[in-house]
Amino acid sequence: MSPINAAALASSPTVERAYQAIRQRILDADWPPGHQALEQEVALALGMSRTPVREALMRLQNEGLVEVVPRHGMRVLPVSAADMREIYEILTALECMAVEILARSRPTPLVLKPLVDATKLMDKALKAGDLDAWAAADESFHAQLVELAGNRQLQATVMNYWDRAHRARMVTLRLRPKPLASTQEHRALVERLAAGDADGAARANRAHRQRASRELLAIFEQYRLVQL
Amino acid sequence: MSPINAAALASSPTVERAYQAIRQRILDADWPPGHQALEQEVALALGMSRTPVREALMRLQNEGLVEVVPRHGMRVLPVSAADMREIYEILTALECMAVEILARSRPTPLVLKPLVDATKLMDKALKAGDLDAWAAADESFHAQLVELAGNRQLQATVMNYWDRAHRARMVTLRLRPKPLASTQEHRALVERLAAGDADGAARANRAHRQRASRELLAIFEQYRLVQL
DNA sequence: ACGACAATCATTGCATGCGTTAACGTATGC
DNA sequence: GCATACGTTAACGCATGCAATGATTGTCGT
Repeated sequence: MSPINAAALASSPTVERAYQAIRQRILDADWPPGHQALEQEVALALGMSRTPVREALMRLQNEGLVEVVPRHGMRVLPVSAADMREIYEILTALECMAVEILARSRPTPLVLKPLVDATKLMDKALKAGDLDAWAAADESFHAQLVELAGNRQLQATVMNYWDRAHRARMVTLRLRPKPLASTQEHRALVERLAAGDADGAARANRAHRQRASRELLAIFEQYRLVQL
Repeated sequence: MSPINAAALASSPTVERAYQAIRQRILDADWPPGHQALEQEVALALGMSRTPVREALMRLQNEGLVEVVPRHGMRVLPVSAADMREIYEILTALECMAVEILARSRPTPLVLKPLVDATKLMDKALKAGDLDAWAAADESFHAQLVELAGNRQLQATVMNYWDRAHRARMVTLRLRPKPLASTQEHRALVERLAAGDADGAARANRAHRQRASRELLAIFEQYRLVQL
């Protein structure tokens, strides 16, 4: 994180700091699934009172990252294979819709450039064997995709579910064969988008998502990754 | 509301009472779009302190019903034509996915019975000229649909967006021609579901949603329903 | 020895308190 | 007469306080 952001974060409202701090710990698996902590403990750890912690936890509960059980504080929610299936179904549906909308808007190459760039980055990361960079570029590609569709609420919802899946993706990242197909599939998708072919683009994305989903769920079951 | 529920509500946690009370006022347009109230005023009106009101407002803000502006309290969000377009795009995508999942599960007639019943109710309400009953039956149909798909998270998200669209639907209910097509379209959808025809069912639902969406947006523009 | 019951104590839900700060009104200068 | 600057006010963000409640542990009875 850049110093500017760090400074901005330090001076932002306490609730925001609480939210970001807890979220970060969860996404980085610093607090692994199943981790429990009382409101008071969290407040102490973050150097603030219980009030902003409570508000942040409510938000995180809404977003599906934690569960708040009355006398046992917060508990970081595990992501089960069943959850992942549900999440991927939702992401497939929403992303395909985004792709269709984008294709119908007849995007110029300039508009699609971020997608092309992200794909190139994925390629480069893969060749360098940097899986983290690959994952980041992949996330960037999909984030750009939903942003370009122009539906803010759809974007927000996709981001939310993407967050929920993040940890599971990170776990499986090194357990699966190199994601060679993804880059090619992204290219095919961008090509359909450039052609303004809404149906073709939606099909391409759906195929991409379904393959990724199948692979991930297979790994989950193979490794018995029933997270807690 | 039944006396039992009313009693249960009265004794439920204060935050829950706040949430339900405010939400109800908004959905019933008791507090119309644009309505503003300070935290203190709301707390006074509901006979509680600011704390639970704040928590309820946070939740309602997440759900897209209100906006909380620091020195101006809460403000009931208007639903613009643009918002409705976004919401309907999301609902179309998610419901089509639900329909596909349901169709692929090869549902028995018994499983589909709630859908058939809801359709019959719509028919009856329409013949009786009871538009409110028709709307309720329609909502029930779509609620059953996503529930039967078995994806809880998808269900929750759909419900949330359905809530956001509720007020707009109620406004347009009496401004539009009688919703004759809907019942027939529902029947066609159920028929495809019973046949286990995932593609056909998805197409049927997509057509249904797109027609409904077009009609509603047309009315919005015709009556210049730029809500506040 | 095991189960039920009671007492204790920690945790939470909500109320209240307080300092900060943004909005509004007024006054002054141009 | 208008704009700008300053003072006043009150709403909010967060901290703290307090009573209710349920989990836990220990004891007693069987």
